[in-house]
Amino acid sequence: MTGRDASFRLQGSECLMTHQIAPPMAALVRKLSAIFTLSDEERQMILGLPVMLRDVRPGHDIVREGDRPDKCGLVVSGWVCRYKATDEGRRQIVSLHIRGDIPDVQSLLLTEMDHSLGAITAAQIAFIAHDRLRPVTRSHPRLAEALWRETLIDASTYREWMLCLGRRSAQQRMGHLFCELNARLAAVDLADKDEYALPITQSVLGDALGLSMVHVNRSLQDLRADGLISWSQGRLKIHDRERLQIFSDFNPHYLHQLAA
Amino acid sequence: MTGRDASFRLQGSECLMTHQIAPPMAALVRKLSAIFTLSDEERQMILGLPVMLRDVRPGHDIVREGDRPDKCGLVVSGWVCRYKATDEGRRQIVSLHIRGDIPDVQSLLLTEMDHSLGAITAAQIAFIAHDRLRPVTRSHPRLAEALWRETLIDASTYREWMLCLGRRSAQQRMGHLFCELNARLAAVDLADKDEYALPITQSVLGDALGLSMVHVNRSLQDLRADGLISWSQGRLKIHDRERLQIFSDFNPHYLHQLAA
DNA sequence: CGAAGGCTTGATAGACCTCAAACACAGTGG
DNA sequence: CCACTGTGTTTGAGGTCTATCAAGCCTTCG
Repeated sequence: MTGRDASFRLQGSECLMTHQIAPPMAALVRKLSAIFTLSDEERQMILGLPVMLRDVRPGHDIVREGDRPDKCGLVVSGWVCRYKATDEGRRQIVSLHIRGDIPDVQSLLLTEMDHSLGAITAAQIAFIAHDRLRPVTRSHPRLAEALWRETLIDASTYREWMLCLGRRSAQQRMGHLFCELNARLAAVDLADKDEYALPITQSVLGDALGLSMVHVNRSLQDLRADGLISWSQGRLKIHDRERLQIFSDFNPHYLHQLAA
Repeated sequence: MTGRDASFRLQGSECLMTHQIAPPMAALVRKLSAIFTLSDEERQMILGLPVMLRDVRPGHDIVREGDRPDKCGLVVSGWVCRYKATDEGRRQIVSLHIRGDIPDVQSLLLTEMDHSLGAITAAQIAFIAHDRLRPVTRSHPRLAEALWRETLIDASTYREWMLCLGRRSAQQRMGHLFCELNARLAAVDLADKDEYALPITQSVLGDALGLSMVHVNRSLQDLRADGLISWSQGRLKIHDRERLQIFSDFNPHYLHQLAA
């Protein structure tokens, strides 16, 4: 799927529904704890929220621009992306989401979606009704703050991506993204040293980096030829993290993670 | 100043300090009211916050990447920008701020700045100490929500800019920004029909659009030649808003403004 | 075995950048 | 009053990066 290809619009959001009082919220607790100290009561408050689990098929949308959701989705497994498209059908992925992310808390405060949310791989999403979540944030300001903080970190990540899109070369953008994913996946134990599963196509990567698929392929070859990375069978390996970080001008500070 | 020029780093943040119990907060009240219904008590709460007014000279920084501010700044007058730079000194402006904006509420929740805040023109900033603001957001969840909402709208704007940077042509990006500024300035009565003061240089515009100064100049000529805009003596006129919006693929929805 | 999706390569075009110089204008000091 | 300076805008020429178009290849899967 190239930037110009509008085929991604055509797919519906078929999904399998299941109801469950689930441990998926543990991922959220874990994530929030990583940046914020939660009390036991607050922890229980979150774990007690009723959720609805849904499986979304790869390539299908979870929410679409213009929708007015009445629930927030938490990524339990799989890869999810936020994206927008121009009227000519050129797509830009603005963020990638993995286990523990709540890519649309914003729907709690902004009624209408200004972007879409799609599953890149098969994904499992835990939905929490706004009606359940809002009372919690109102009565527990610190929990609201924790979520607010999450959205601020998202915004910080946007800023860094903007710097990449506006001022860095194709190779640097790519290396930068690989570094970012490494850091974020490591934070939820999805990276093994400097190696992780990256189950996306080069075309999707192009949509995230603002590049054509062909150019992604060639830039990738540059990085491989420089011995910085390898990527095959859906696994990405960073051979020399130090060097890749310097080359890509990557500084993890914008992720606002606590020291690991 | 081109994207590659690092001279902007060299300027300190000299400023003139004045203390005042001020009406500048009225700008904030007005802004929050535009997207959120405030009760009288909440309104008073905001107006009662002690602020410190500061004049910042054009080109000087208000806060810098790495700083750990203990206060938030509200723009009272002038033009302010958020920016980041690569290690090669290429600068990317990630947002522009005008009267009523609080570009760094985030410092309330994220201790260290991941970007800098600079004055483009002479600007007046009203600072509110975190120690004063935090108790208010903790005791008045709806006020916290109003501010949270502001930050979410910022994030939405980032997403749209990312779409511009990644997938739109230089001319479209430029037209898009002119449309956005028109809408935002109009919301605070700083635009007269489709005309407004735009006191920035082409170089700054390039830093915002991810373009070189030379290319900004040429793209500008294209827009002028097409009869879409004119820009002289610091005033920008949109001659045919409808056509400019279509050309630039501008849809004000991402600004989440209430219907005017 | 054929079809489909993803990856790779080649050739060509165009968008945008860099370097360099000229121009316009306001402010300054002699 | 006029040269002079500084800042911002404009123009030209040439080069690089990235896109587009088109085709071939490889793997998976029915």
